[in-house]
Amino acid sequence: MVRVRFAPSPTGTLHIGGARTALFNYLFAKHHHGRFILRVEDTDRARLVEGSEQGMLQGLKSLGIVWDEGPDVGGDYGPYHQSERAARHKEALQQLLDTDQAYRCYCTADELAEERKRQEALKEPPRYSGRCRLRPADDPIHSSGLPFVVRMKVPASGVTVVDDLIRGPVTFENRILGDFVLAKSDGTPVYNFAVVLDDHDMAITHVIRGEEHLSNTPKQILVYQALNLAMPAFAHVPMILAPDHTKLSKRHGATSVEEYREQGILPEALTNYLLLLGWSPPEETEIMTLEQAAQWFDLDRVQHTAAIYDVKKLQWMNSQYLRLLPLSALAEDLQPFLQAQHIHVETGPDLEVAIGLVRERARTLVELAEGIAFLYARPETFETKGIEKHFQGEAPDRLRALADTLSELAQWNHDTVMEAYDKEALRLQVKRAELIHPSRLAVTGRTVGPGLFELLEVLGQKETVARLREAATALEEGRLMPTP
RNA sequence: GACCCCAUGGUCUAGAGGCCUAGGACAUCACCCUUUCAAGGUGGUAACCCGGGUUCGAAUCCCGGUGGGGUCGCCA
Repeated sequence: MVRVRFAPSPTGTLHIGGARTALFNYLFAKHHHGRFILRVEDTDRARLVEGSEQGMLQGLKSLGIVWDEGPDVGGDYGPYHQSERAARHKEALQQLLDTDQAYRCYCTADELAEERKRQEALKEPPRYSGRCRLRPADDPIHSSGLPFVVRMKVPASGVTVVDDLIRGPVTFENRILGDFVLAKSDGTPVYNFAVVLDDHDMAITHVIRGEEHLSNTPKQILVYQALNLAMPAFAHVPMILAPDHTKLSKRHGATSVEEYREQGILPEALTNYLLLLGWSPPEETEIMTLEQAAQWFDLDRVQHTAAIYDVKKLQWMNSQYLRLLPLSALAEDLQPFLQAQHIHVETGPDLEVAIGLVRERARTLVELAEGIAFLYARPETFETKGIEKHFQGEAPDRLRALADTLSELAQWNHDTVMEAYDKEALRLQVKRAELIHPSRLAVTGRTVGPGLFELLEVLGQKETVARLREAATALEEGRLMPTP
């Protein structure tokens, strides 16, 4: 049975790179009818961030990723916090010490820093010299009470091969690895050590993670071998890079799942977009559900090259989902954005009807909220270039005439309103467009938006007439506020 | 710097020796539609990093170069 895991460190927010890695793991498990496990790697107390774990779990859930075992749902291979597995780590550490495959190192941070500086000056690869490796068992320092770390005795010769499922065999020479640290001076294990025990004890069959871990893998393999543990298969997926081809960071704008949500990107769209970064389906379909993706997903279609994320395509993807999703779902997703923009929908048209009116024109939930705002509050300002273009000459009179005609209408819908405009245009001997544009500006304050007749149908007769008259009056009295 | 990975349009990618006159998507440009803006439709610009091999034949295989990325922590 396939068992894979995603093992985030709760030191910040869920990045899109991590989200994508989690997604690939999840899909791989689903495709092979296996299990997807979530483990929290919280061994480094100093870097823990309050609330980070909950945020990451929530982020994953929002993307539609569900785990079969994890810190919140439990499972047969717990605990699922790395920090709670300390006893097992200690035991394995002692085993390596006892079998003389690891040793205590008393070098201080300052000494190591100096050593590194010297090596860099000599243009040598920075690596631990192995000074403490030679200490005899009866060296008095062992009983001195001095703090020490535990280092791996890495073989001075030979090679370690990572048999990567995506890239094939990758060979590393052991001598360049250096005697890496297994446990810190406070006794807690370091990532490269703990991850081996945890993956093994949780019966992980496939370790699928970011490419940045490829160089760590030979170290982990050495630990597996020293402990005589069965190894999982490894697969390193390409990274996601920023548009300037460098590692994703805060200066590149939104990089976390949470930020994208705040920008009005639907989680379904983000998931779908992330899916297409580094993987492609066997068919030329881009919009797909997670279920469909799970059917198609496998490692052999994962790209070898790092992908650069493109906000434009993400937004396009989002616009697709804005049209695809049921109005009721969008209405719910929109709530926080309505609040943020102080839009109160209780008194105006039905929210779902309103969304239906403008959804095709919006790329994000922010734009969607902006697009329907006029339905729930009268415009306070009017686009400057619209005033110049559509509010000149006889505009006030025409708006008033229109208001009068419309107020007489017995039936209020797209067709009856359109007929009224046609009749009015004929009477005034002008093109229909010459009435449409000033009307839109008067009613919405904007020159762009949905078709006028569908818009007015939703706005309603009473409100339409009132707004037309109000604009006419404001125009006549010269107290029209232009948009800054 | 050492080691490792990678290399198809601006971006995401298809392509597993002849199906390639290199396909799709986003972006971009033009036109059509039109009541504005979108959407939609049609068409266009745009790529196999370079150099050597192997082969009758290479985007696809091999080698070298170049370029980009990653790793070298008592972080994960």
